[in-house]
Amino acid sequence: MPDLSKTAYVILGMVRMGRRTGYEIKSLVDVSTRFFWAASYGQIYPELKRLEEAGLLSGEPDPTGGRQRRAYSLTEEGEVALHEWLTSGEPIHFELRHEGVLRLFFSDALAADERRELLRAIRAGHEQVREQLSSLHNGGEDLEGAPRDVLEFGLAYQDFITEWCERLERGQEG
Amino acid sequence: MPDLSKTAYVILGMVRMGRRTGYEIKSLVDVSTRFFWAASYGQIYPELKRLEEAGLLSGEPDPTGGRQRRAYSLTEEGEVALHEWLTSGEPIHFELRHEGVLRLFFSDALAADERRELLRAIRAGHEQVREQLSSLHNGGEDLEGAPRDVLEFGLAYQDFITEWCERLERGQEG
DNA sequence: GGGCTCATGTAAGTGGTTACATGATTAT
DNA sequence: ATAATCATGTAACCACTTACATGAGCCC
Repeated sequence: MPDLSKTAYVILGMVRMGRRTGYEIKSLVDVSTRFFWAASYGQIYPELKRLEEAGLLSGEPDPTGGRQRRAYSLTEEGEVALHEWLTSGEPIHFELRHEGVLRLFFSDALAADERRELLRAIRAGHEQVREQLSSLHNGGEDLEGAPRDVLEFGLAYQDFITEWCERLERGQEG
Repeated sequence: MPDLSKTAYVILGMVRMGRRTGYEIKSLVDVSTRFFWAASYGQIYPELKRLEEAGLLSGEPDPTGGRQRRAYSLTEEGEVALHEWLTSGEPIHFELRHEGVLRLFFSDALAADERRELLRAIRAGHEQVREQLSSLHNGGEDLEGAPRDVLEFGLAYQDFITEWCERLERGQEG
């Protein structure tokens, strides 16, 4: 069981929920994990190949009409690898990369109105993401279990930063 | 004014606060912006060279005894470039990469006790970062202005996630 | 016919980390 | 003396994005 990239686990996790093509995985990622773990075709397709070679996925041709397509399902070993990762005691990696907070850190170089405008722009960014998440929430009435919890975390997270911006904006008034 | 990397702006911002060597910049980053924008020597030294060539920084030899050292200060153009970035209307990039939330997203594959343990592990990670930030807060009594605001955001941020974990842990009891 | 979506893939480039190499200075 | 810190740098590698290439099927 060699170390897999986190993106490999995203794929295993998505395939576990049902037989999937690379295209489907990408579409799913884009409306779910994207907000805390993104993936592009450039990662997904090569990774699917590697995971099949490693025996964690089994792929079969699954054409629709004359259109080529390959669908993958989890093997027993894939299931085990996913479960091991989910329960692994390894340090859990998390990072925030936030250009807005970075700008703010250096914002003593700004005039008061410029700084307020910066805060407003940061807030606007998070409000926009909030809207995107919110539309997923309404679109998927059937959403249940962990994915629902995580989506709700996403909403609360955007709100937290939004409110923090508002508080600082208020503190700058006058 | 060609597009600079965000890390270039970190450097400009750090140099703006006073003449700096690459080593000092790295040390400063490690106790301040690291939590929302990190930088390694492998980025800093080459970037310092490029910024000097581009005329945004001016570097001068500044040996301590027989030990070579090069100190940089902001040029007028550097000041302008930094200010332009701070006030730029360009979309502000922010991303969260969180393996814990990712695991949680797939945690319907886990037993209840495994899921609780996962939440505990995520929480522990954020509590640890909170401690690190907190020690910076106490160490730097003189901390003022934007850097203080940002540090306090960092603390509140860790607390927010910690509390969210606690809430989910409670929701899983019994 | 034209444009959208489904579908798979690759090449080039970006941005970043890690590990290493080197050596002077300072503190114990 | 020796360990830690100050100080600069590079090479190899890694993860990931972007842009491109290709083509089928579906809807108007």
